[in-house]
Amino acid sequence: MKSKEISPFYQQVYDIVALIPKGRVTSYGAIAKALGAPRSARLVGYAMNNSHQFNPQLPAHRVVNRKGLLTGQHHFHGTPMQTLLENEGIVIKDLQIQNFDLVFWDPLENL
DNA sequence: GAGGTGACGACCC
DNA sequence: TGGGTCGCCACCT
Repeated sequence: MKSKEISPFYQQVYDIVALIPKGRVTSYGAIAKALGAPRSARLVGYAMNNSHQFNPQLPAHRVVNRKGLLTGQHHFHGTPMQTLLENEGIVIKDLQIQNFDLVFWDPLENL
């Protein structure tokens, strides 16, 4: 565990996630695509898994899968993603974001 | 050093 | 149109 450096890909993921505006969400695939790796959506999710050790404040709760489903909530320790998102004004029903197309935030648009 | 896994996504049937 | 399977690339054991 002496590797404290973050891969460029990871750094890009963290940067984009950190840019997600409040009350908006994005998908792993969208971030991956923004980085030029639309097929590496899993890597984005994996990056989030390690993000807590690099950027513990990272709003990973604003990142959901392409279906708007709050997957990986079990990885969260403490406040569930649903509560955090609802606190930002996002409506969620059974871990499913309502009006997902309305709250969806495209990183490519911000780039 | 090698294999298996994974916060997903797209393609195929 | 819907369900099932494979692929991606990096991290972890």
